[in-house]
Amino acid sequence: MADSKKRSDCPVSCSLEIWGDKWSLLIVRDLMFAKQCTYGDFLKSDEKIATNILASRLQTLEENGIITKLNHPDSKAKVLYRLTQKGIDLLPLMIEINLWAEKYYDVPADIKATLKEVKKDKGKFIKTASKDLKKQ
Amino acid sequence: MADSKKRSDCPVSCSLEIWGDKWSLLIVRDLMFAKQCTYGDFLKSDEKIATNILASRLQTLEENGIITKLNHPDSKAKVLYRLTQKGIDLLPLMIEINLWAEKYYDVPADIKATLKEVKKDKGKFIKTASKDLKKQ
DNA sequence: ATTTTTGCTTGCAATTTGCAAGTGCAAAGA
DNA sequence: TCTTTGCACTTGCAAATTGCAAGCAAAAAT
Repeated sequence: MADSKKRSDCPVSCSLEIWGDKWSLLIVRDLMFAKQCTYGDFLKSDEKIATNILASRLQTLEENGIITKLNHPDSKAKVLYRLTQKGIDLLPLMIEINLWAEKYYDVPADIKATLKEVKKDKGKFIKTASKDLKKQ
Repeated sequence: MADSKKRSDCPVSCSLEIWGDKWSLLIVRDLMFAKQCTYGDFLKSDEKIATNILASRLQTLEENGIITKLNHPDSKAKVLYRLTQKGIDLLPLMIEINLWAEKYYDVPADIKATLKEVKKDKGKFIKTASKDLKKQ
């Protein structure tokens, strides 16, 4: 089910072939906020992704090395998803999305507060947040 | 044909509703490289977008204030597309996409050279490139 | 032992995509 | 002037993808 052939060598095009849709980056977002999520956690997000779409996106993201599955410590029935380093490296991109949207749309107060921190020292924020996502 | 209701207040979700697909950001990319493009220019890009998809994406991007049409100085038959300020403000995002892709995939030498410049002083690069896109 | 939870899969209608061909207007050529 | 070409789309239609609802097997809880 993976992409058979790429459209071009353009890095933007290659990136979009992986996560260029309305859902994939929301999964990444959830994992950046929560660090690890179950399948059910993703379903609970505000945007209400359909379960078959979620399954398909999780598979694509895993195939492309952006997320990994791991065993839940408490239960065999649960699966935990986490970002890989490649996924964590999407943090700068995620931040720029937020900053762009903040400039042109209304964003929730809590996010606005976080973005205020980001703007104080973007590099530091990314470093700290990355380290945190890497832990454990 | 515009989005009737948004999925959530999340800035990532709102952004993806506008340009979250496999094509929209390629149009933005072309305009960042070329500053202004005709309909035919977009069709000529390596990724070979279908003409009906192109028309629909141009409309959505225009409706959302990311690009504008303007008259071609030489001919009434031609239409020029350009980025608005809102579109130019996608530059940091576009750069991060490129940097992420460069880390994990092979990118063409000329783009690699540009990214080397970017990494020397990201802020300066954005400032210069933005100013240039704004001109005229 | 039975019910509930969890992580999916399946079926199907509706929407979107992708390809090819067509259209209308402007401009260039004969 | 008449015809042909170029340009910016639009249209038709098959194929793929999406979105919704229901189903399912294994594990956990009761």
